Amino acid sequence: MVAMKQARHPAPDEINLIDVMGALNDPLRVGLVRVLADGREHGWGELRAPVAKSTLSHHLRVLRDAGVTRTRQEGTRCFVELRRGDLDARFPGLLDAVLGAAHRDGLGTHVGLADDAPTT
Amino acid sequence: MVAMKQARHPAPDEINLIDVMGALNDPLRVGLVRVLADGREHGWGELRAPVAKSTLSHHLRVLRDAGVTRTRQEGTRCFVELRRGDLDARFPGLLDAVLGAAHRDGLGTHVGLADDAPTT
DNA sequence: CTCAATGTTCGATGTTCGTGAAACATCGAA
DNA sequence: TTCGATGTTTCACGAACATCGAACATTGAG
Repeated sequence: MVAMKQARHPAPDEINLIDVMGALNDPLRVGLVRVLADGREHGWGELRAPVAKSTLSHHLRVLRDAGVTRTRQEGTRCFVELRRGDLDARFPGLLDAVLGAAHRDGLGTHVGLADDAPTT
Repeated sequence: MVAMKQARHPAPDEINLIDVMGALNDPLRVGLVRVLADGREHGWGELRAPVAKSTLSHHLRVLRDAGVTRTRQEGTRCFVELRRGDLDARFPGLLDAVLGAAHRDGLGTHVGLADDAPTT
């Protein structure tokens, strides 16, 4: 389905540290965050990761539930984006620290976008 | 024992993000980090947490293995301190973000120091 | 040497997590 | 309505984790 039973997005002030740490405690999810770090919204189907789609769905849900990402549903497909504003407001510097470290360590490089991803 | 079989402290450049995120993905460990955030060295026995000592030992090991803390052994007792410098060097802003968020959310408040902790 | 103190390690137990296959639900098109 | 596309949920499983009590190892004191 594209409709989720309980696609809860925590309110900005409901985002808690432990959940975020838990969400980022996985190379694949850090990779997803890196991909989304361009600030743009990306189609679910554009995301490329070496796991089954059910697993990808699971990871995206963890990120969503933790308040790291926001998922919007449009018709039969979904678009994901990083909640950078909310995260920066609640944990100033955290996201930058994570992205910086991930970049320097080449963490989550196995996650990417489809070739036909909107580059513009 | 007070002597550990393999008390490995990762070198500054061996500290990796996932391990640190994993180490901080637990209220009790965040609490320990908060207590150690004063920059001073604290005696193992001064640490107060609502868990069995074997559990506390386990958590301190996770923090140590991740490179978050450093444990020094002196005679029959141990002293723990936060590796703030190494962490700040490797993940600028991360520790501050975590400490700030933990403080604002009252996270890890069930961890503390003994009453006779060296306040000076 | 013998003891007490101090942490660590070792099972054991129950929980959470990452994973994939398969079934399912929803939407848009034919 | 019937189909195909798109994600989600369920189920099952092994691995990792948090927790505790008990046994253990090391050190310093008597």
